[in-house]
Amino acid sequence: MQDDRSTREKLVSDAALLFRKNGYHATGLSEILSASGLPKGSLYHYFPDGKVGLAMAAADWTTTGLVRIIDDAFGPAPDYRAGATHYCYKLARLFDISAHIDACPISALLFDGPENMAFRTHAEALFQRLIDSIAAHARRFGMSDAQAQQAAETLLITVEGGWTLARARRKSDVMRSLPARLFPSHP
Amino acid sequence: MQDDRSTREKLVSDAALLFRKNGYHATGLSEILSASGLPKGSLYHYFPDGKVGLAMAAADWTTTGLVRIIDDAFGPAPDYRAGATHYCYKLARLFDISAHIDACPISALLFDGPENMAFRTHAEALFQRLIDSIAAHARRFGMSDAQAQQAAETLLITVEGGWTLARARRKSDVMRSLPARLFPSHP
DNA sequence: GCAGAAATAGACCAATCGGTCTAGTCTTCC
DNA sequence: GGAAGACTAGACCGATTGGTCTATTTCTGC
Repeated sequence: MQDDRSTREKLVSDAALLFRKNGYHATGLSEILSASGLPKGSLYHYFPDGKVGLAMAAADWTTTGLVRIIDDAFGPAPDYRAGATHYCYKLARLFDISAHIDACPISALLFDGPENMAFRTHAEALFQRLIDSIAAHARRFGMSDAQAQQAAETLLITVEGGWTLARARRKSDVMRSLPARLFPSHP
Repeated sequence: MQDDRSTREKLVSDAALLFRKNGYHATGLSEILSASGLPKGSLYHYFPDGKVGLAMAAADWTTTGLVRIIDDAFGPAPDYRAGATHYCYKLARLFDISAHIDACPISALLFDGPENMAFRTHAEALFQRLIDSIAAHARRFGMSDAQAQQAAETLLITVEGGWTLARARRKSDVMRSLPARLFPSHP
């Protein structure tokens, strides 16, 4: 336990990275275990539900990180547009340091088999958490509830689609082009 | 061979559906084989590269279908905006009849391990095929090359992100809300 | 009708999967 | 110091994976 992070936390963060890189089904327990240097006993001690429980925790952990990025982007911004722009640029940087291979953090979890309804409902809740976070900032900048909800959904949709295209092209340019698409300067 | 579709075609379309529903890694060869009622020998006769080759062909097949949907949507439309709106509505209907479980047809393929570079470059080409199809219609409606490319990318990004959110919510409403996001009526 | 290719059929394989279970170690509190 | 729980360690399991290989059947052209 000389690692500064607790055993459980290390397991979650290492698993989250692997799930993002390879997807849920393509990531074996052995891969997670060897990456974290922990035995299988520890995994099933902290996560009696096994791989499914670990994936849930990993998705939560990732979402919490995304909420922090949202807050960092919108917090110091002078208006909503600037905040959204900062958010896109921060994601572009995140995409670059992940070597252009990682999936959108949440959808990597969502793309599991449809039989696992717990996954689906959990993914829905996580997406809503992101939308709510963005919408709170939008309201802070004077938008009505309906406007804020609409704007937050649009931003999430755009970021999600942009990430997919960026991943296909293995280039973060797309992410940086999103603000211009979200806020077209009318002639 | 009493099936009207050829053996190879049946293999491809059945596999494409399963890949979309469960993802690449979660779909076993046995599942594809039992769904199509064919023996393993036939699969490896038509696709010596095995699962990878079959997935490539399935992605091609799906992309061809998407291009036809694009042409059907934009063909009879009076302008670009109407064509894009038709496209979103057609996708919403497609989403509904797939019981809200299928992934975006292409990204289901893209989300494979990063080690398989052939997958990544192929997915990139397929996305570009869709963008080019949309851009051709945009030019037909009077846009310049640069404008058309920009508009086509924006539509693809939005549709891709919208599909993801729709899938998380298991509701096609999001898809039908996309035109309003793409073409905001300025006050 | 016959030869040769195309296609079908499925037994079989090593490797890996997620998961269980028992033994042992470490920590903590009385 | 000794009992009790928390945690680590990894051997082991049945099931399933993608893939190979050999027969056998079906189709095709002469």
